[in-house]
Order: sequence, then structure tokens, then C-alpha cells
Amino acid sequence: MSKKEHELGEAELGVLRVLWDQGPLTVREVMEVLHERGRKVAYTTVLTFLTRLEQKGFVKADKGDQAYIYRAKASRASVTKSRVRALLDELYDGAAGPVVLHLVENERLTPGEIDQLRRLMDELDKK
Amino acid sequence: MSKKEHELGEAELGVLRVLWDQGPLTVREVMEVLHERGRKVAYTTVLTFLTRLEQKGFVKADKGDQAYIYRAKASRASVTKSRVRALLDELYDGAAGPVVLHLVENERLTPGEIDQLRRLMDELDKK
DNA sequence: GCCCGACTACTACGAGCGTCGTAGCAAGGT
DNA sequence: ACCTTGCTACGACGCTCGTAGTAGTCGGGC
Repeated sequence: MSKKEHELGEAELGVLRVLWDQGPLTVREVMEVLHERGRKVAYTTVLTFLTRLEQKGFVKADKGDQAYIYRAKASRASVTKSRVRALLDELYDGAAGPVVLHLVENERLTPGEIDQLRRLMDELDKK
Repeated sequence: MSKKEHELGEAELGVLRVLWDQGPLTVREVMEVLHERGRKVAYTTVLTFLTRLEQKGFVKADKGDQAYIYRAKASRASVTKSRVRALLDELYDGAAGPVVLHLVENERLTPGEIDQLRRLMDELDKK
């Protein structure tokens, strides 16, 4: 019933990522990057994705010289935020703890990240 | 193309969670718990979910006295694992760091969790 | 002036998910 | 014997997503 907010499919995300990584691009350029990344999709498919992304407000299209140029409007951070939030809600009623613990236990962190984490936690203590 | 492993919709997860939280239940009981949780779904909808979950291997159904009794087969931890993994892949090519940082920065952790985290990190250092 | 190559708009279609209706069956009350 | 009550099986429908084809348009080369 309620306005399901998936609102961003996996393949759509893949396209958005190209824009995050490579900046504003035309449809064709996006397609080429996707191909380089091993994602073999047709030109029109990419166009569809970009169109849908625009309707959903995740990208902006500006008329370029010949073709439209698409740029990401939503940041990686904001998408991360809503995705992570959805995951927390789905699995733990929104509690972050279990997932953080899971990540630190099961996924490799670089020494740099561990450092950063420690500093962050010291900050948290201060408050 | 590739065997996309969503394989578990959001409403299906909601049903699975009931079984995690309340142990083995009949369709009707699951429905009642869902109603208590504010999720107003029809009996047959719940039945459909449980049937699909069974086909997907997430729950097991045993013939009870009158009705089938469903129990969770997949653990919350295992689902967490694959969900988290999917999220990392989608957004950061699998890197856990950014998401951990995001979580610690933006989501509230209890002092107990912070403690646990610190201990975990000390363990990591040892290795 | 006409055709070619690129670009966009529109349409489509199958699968998965959320949601349910209906039909059929088994057991118990009266 | 029936009617009721609950249970399961099966089918269905609308929507989103992944994927793409086709048609129509526009600017250049010959």
C-alpha cells in the first residue's frame, strides 16, 4: 500500500555511480563507462535509466551542444544515508549497534579506517 | 541477466522478523503479530508470504495439530550479512569503511555498544 | 536536395513483489 | 446429514525495475 520508497533500483544506482565517479556525462559516455565496468547494456537502456533518475530527482539533465549532459544531483552520502537507514529499520527497528558490530567483526577495515573510527569514538565520548 | 539475489522483499522480511521475534507460529498468529505492529494485511497475504518464504528456504513449515506451524530457518545474522554485503557492493564496491564511519557519525550508539566496539577494535589490532 | 549518423521520445514486456479473492477441504456443533 | 468455521491451494492484478526496440528529429557531408 504505502508509497514504497525503494525509489532507486540497483541498476539505476549503477548508473548514478558513474556520474558520481566521472562527473557530468552524456548518455553515450555513461554507457561507455558502464561497458568498461563490465555492464553491457544497450544505449536506450541507459537512456531509460537516466530519464527515470531525472524524474526521481537524482540527476539533472542540461542541454549540451549536441546531446543532453547529465549530472548527479543526489550525493553518494545522501543515498548512503537513506539506504543505511532503510536497512537498519528493516532489520533492527532502526538500531545501528548490531550493524556496526557486524561490520567491524566481519568486514575488513583498513588500519586507517580503524584509526579514524577510534578518533570518532573519542569525540562521541566527549559529548 | 545475472541471478539477482534480492530474493527477499521488504514485506517478506517483515514476516520473517515476526518469526525471529516470536518463535514458531501459525499463519493466523503471524498475522496477529503483524496487526499489533501496525501492519494491516489480510490473512491470505500472510499466507502468501509464508509460502514464498518457504519456497525460498527462509522458513520451514511443519504440520501442526490443525494448521501449519512456521519457523524461521535463516537467522537474522545471516540475512544481515547478505543485506549489508549487498549495500556495500552497491555503494562502495564492497568497502566497509565508509559505511562504518557513516554509522558511527550519524546514528546513535549506546555507551554499551561503544564499549563493545572499542573492545572489538583492540582485538583487531592484535591480529 | 537527400541520406546518414547520432540523439531523444515513446512503448513494451517479462519477472518479482505486495496485495488479495475465491474455491475447495476437513472437522465440529446441532 | 448439514452448516459453519478455519485452513490451504491457486490465480490474479497493478506496480516497479531491468532491459530494449522503434520511430521520429536534427545537423552535416556529398
